[in-house]
Amino acid sequence: MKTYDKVYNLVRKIPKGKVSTYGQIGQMLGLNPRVVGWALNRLAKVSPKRQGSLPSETIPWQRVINSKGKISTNKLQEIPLDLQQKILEKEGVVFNKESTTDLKKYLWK
DNA sequence: ATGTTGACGCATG
DNA sequence: CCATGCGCCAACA
Repeated sequence: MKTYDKVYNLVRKIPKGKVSTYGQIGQMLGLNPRVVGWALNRLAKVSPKRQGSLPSETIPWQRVINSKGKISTNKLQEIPLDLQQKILEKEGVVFNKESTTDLKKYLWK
């Protein structure tokens, strides 16, 4: 069981309409937040590159955001700009003008 | 074994 | 609020 498998298994448990953070996932698994980011980043490379369609069906990678409630994939070229936010909004997560969401309200506990 | 690479986070100025 | 700095560590070459 690789470390990234643990990350994926836990991410799979985040319910639709809720979000988690790299720090939270890391804390639950006893891992550094960076490792969590590394594991999810790996998905973008391993999965088929058809129009930015990562395995969001099987692994809801989009539900993991940073501790400030903002999207962290916008600096990656593998993922289209604002794709993550759009998927989350479709799931019911609301973002404000500054592309920030209220963790108090949507953070998975 | 060794060096590099990050979807991070927190402290500090 | 913005900018650095640094600890952190799995995976990979």
